[in-house]
Amino acid sequence: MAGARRHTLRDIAAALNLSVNTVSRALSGKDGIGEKTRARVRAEAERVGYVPNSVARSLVLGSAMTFGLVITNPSNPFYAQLISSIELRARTHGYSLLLMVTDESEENETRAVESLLRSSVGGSIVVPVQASADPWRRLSTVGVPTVLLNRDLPDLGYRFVGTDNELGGYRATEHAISRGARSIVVLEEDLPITTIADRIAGFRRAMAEAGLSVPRGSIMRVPTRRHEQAALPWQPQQAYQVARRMLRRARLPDAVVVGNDYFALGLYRALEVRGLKVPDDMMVIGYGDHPYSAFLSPPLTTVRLPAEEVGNIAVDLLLEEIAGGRSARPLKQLIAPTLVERESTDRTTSGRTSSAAKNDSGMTSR
Amino acid sequence: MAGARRHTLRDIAAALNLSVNTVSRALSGKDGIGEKTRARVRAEAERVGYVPNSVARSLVLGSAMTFGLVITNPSNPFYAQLISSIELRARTHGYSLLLMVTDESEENETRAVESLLRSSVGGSIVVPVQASADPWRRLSTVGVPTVLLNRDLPDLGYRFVGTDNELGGYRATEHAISRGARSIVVLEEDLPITTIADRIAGFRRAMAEAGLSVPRGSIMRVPTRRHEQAALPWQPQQAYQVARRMLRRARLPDAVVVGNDYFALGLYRALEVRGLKVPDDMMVIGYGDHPYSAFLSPPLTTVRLPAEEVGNIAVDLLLEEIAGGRSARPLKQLIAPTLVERESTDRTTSGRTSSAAKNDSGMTSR
DNA sequence: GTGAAAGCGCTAACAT
DNA sequence: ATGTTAGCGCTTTCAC
Repeated sequence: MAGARRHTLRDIAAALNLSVNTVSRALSGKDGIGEKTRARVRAEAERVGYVPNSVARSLVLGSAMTFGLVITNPSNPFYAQLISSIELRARTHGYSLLLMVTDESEENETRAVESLLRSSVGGSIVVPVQASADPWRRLSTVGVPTVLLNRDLPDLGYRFVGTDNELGGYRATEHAISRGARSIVVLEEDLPITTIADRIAGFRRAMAEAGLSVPRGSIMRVPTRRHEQAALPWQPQQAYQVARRMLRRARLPDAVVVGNDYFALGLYRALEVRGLKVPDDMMVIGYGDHPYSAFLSPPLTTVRLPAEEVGNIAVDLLLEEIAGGRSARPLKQLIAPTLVERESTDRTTSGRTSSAAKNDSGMTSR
Repeated sequence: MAGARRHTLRDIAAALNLSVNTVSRALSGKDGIGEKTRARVRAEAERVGYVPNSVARSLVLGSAMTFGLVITNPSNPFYAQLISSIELRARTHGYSLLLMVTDESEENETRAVESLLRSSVGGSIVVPVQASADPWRRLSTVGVPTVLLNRDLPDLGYRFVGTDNELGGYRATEHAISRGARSIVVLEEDLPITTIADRIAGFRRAMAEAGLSVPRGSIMRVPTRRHEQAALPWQPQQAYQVARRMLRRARLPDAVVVGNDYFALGLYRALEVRGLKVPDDMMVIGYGDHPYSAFLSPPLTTVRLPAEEVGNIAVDLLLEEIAGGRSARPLKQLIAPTLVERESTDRTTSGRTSSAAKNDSGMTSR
């Protein structure tokens, strides 16, 4: 790799017999510059292939045109979509993305904050592990604008945008009830985060409103190992184990509301092994609308998450925070997810598979 | 957000009656510093919560402790895993990650290069769109060490690491043949990239070695829209359409080798609608080993990709390139994928579903 | 072992 | 409309 020294403002200034300052202002579109000089400068910059040094710029300005994006796990398709939409919108506004992965580890969060501070990011968008708010306090102390994504830490008073998981849990449950379910079980991951707690709260609200009881054992937990560099967010196999245990009960539920579509896979398998049919013997409602879910047998009713919208709003909130103006928009935003009805809760067409799936996502070395 | 000005070397120097220089060297572990002074400096730095300004450092050094990672689509689970492993290994070596998404667009590539140059990244890891090598030439011109990931551009002479897709296609096909298939069809995306071409080459080699013919129409293409900000990498629905067309043929193949597990979904659906059984009427071999695939009915035989290994090697290659030493390791590395045999190619147990799935990945607002 | 000075490439303030 | 000066925070000579 050759080392052709990069051109600087000084080079252009020298070539044109101008001062560095003039060149700088000509290029950055400031006024108080003759149109002819501006044209000359632009031409010369173009000619030599001038690339502004944003490191130098950042040093002067005290902050970089960079956003830190801190995510727990990019292999969670919801976060993958968030990364895409945030990257695009940030780029549109001239910002680059510094990506950090925490893998649900608080220690990694602390390191991430260090890194954000060192790099003088212009702002950060963070999915906190929610083990503690502490790692993130430094950001406000030092004045780094920060938006929390998908998991709030109310103590911090930061702006926040996420999915309305309480509503998601509610809608999933309400739908099952509307389809005739009376006894419903929840299958959730065993992780102390608000997204899960919210979904369960929504479940309880729906049950209460329908006058249905929630006996002990209605909330089943699938074990998770935190702090584990897991390429994959959820283990259907673990859900399978828990589901098998549930299916040994004397009285089986009419429906199971699962915390993510992956768990639905494990449940499907457990039901199949027991010779039980979805939805006739048991309805299944997923969460997340994984692209595969429309193609399962039977296609899975699930809750679709507003990934793109959440991502866009996160960037917008951050930009507003940076601009400093009190925004019209509320500081905390919950975006409603939508229920996607498919055959796993449809007892009328039971037995037949149909439904034309529209969405999708996957994995190949492409 | 308060604006407590960050402490600098100068602050520490002043507090201790030392020169900036001394403080710098004390903190950066250089020698030629008294052990007592070093201790004093460290203590003071600790006390005031000193965070080094890496922007200033980068300006002096001419390059940042940052790697650019350019990816076509983070929602492709293979790339999501790559992001995770690369981020971790880069971080281990003190590097941050600047993430850029190209969405298969050459225009975005050009912008990405601009951005990499502006930020003075220490190196970059790139999945090229493969529309042209041009955007990437500038990196070598300016001396930015670059490693190509998963898709090579041989003209550039850059280091490269990726999956051995020729071998993947070969193994998938060979497996189908070993299970009795004579007439095999390939279902691939319609994108002019080497990964796909390589898989098809592997398919042809396996067929040739077995003395089987590859008549016209054996390679079926699923249309793709490039340059489209697709949150999801593949459309099973598109594959479904193409598969339906294929199933109208007079003579059906014994097996279909698909380019990614998502297409297998569409194919499964098409077969189901036609009343055909997998594997008895037709075998299906996927590619990518998506976590869902073990849980399909029947579980999908597929090719597992060495994502973590590829990611780690990419970083290692880049570090070697930066170090400048001629490495022991070859400059171009192809990692072999492995075949995962499941029931979609197993005619002996046909009808029954079993197999304990182990892996996984998914989507929920967690 | 420590300090003084210069400079990385840029922007901002203040001339002219 | 353009030039001059200073300085962002750090590392690197080169003195002492």
